[in-house]
Amino acid sequence: MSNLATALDVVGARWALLIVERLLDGPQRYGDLQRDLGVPTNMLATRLRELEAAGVLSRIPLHHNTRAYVLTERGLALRDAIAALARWGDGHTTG
Amino acid sequence: MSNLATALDVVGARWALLIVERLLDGPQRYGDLQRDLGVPTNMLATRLRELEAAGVLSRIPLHHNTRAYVLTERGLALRDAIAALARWGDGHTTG
DNA sequence: CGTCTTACTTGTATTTTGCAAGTGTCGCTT
DNA sequence: AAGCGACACTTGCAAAATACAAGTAAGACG
Repeated sequence: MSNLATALDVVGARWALLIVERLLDGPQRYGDLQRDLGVPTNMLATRLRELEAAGVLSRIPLHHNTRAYVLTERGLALRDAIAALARWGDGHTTG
Repeated sequence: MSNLATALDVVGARWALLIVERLLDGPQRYGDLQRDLGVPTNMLATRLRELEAAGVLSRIPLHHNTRAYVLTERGLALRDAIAALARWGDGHTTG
């Protein structure tokens, strides 16, 4: 299995990279992600669980029933890949 | 829609980036991609059609019923993004 | 003509995703 | 203490994407 395939196994699922991109701006709560991305709530819950299990992000309790999602070091390491993809997407629409 | 979302609209589907990665090594025929990637044949046909429509690759006739798939300039521009993702996948190595 | 290779298509089962509604917990108000 | 609203999910079901298996078309070769 190639390194690319390994990466896609973790962040290749739908919404995964978009969630990570959003978290690059700092910790976000569940409702924030939901509103900003327009992702279905069950998909968001599933992805957050998977990404946490993969060590990409972690939960941080805030108050009683609120918590924040924050990228781990491994999650932050996706910054370059996300930036490269976004650059490509930009050039794509412009050209 | 963010640039990342735009990019994922084109190359976010399953197998898409793996196909492009394979083509970075040079033109490949249908059977080559199928064997190397282990992708279902109907998915491969669908992806190749989509990627061609998106201007990522193009078909080049070889003989009677054989042709090669080759990346366009736009497809080649994915090299950085793919390399970044592969690097991340490598550093990940199970967690 | 029949056979082989290559590049697909078609049919159907399975998995993933999307939409709508419901659940549980806690703080706040009354 | 009872009711209400906000938040973070879960659950049920429909739609879409994907996987698996088999079939089709077209040309070279004998």
